[in-house]
Amino acid sequence: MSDLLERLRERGWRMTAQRRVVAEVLDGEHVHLTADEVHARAVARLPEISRATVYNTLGEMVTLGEVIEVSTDRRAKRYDPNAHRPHHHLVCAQCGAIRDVHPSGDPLADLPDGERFGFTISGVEVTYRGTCPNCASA
Amino acid sequence: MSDLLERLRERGWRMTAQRRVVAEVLDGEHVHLTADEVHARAVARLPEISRATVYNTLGEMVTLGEVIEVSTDRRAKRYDPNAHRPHHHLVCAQCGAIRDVHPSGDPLADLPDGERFGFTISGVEVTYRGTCPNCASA
DNA sequence: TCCTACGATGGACTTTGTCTAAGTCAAGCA
DNA sequence: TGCTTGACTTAGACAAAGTCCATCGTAGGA
Repeated sequence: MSDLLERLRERGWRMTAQRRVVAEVLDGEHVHLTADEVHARAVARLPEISRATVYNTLGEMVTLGEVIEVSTDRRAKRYDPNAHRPHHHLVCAQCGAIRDVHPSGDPLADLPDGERFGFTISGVEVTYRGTCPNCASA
Repeated sequence: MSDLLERLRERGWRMTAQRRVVAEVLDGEHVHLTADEVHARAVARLPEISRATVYNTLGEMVTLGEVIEVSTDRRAKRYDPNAHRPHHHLVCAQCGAIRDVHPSGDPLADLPDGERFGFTISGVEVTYRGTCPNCASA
């Protein structure tokens, strides 16, 4: 069930209870949790896990490319375990809900050379903003 | 010279020395300053201006749509006085430099209805990431 | 000129994240 | 199975960015 754990183990990660719990939390719910939310859920399973460990572990998973960091608002970063299919995000301006979306088209191709200012471009993020059905009806 | 000040006055803004200074700082340099950088430059002209006032004033200008808030990284928000021509941003992953860019194509049109999840979409931000010529040669 | 409501102040507070020194433990090895 | 070792974890201090609030000051109308 836990593909994430499998992949991490294959990369020679030292497996500890803390890391297992963090990976399971992320893998279990396919929503975009903040570091604090991950910590809260991890504490429920392993009460003595510390905030620093959650931050460290999330950071390592991001470095390994297994998890994507998303900062859609000015608040906390969110962590997206869906690092395998490229996608962008749709954010509700009211409640902050995030959905993964897969637009057609390639934004990279839309940036003419004359607008690149000599940069070597390595990636692009697209964030759609709007109001979700829940907030719209409220 | 200060279009920004003009527009704010027309909207019935009560004009104070502090607000004038903040508007002038933003209007004067067409770069993307952080709130702290705005504060530092404002202090140079009006030594007793407080951080809270700078935050308040920037927030009001954002609300009025005269200035755009940009959070390209996990650090401080940046303020972009170029709110009149729609544009996106190109960010250097090393030094954090930001350039305004104008891609062709319309990302909104690239999001099929089936990927909108009932959201009412109000806008889209595109952030290109890469390495600027300076950092590449270093 | 005087009044008054709107704006400014500064300092405490909150949130999010990082760092560090000391303790703990997973995993290889005998 | 029992050492050893260095990677991992911990708690708490610290830092950066931003918000809040009670109080004071002042822009602009009467």
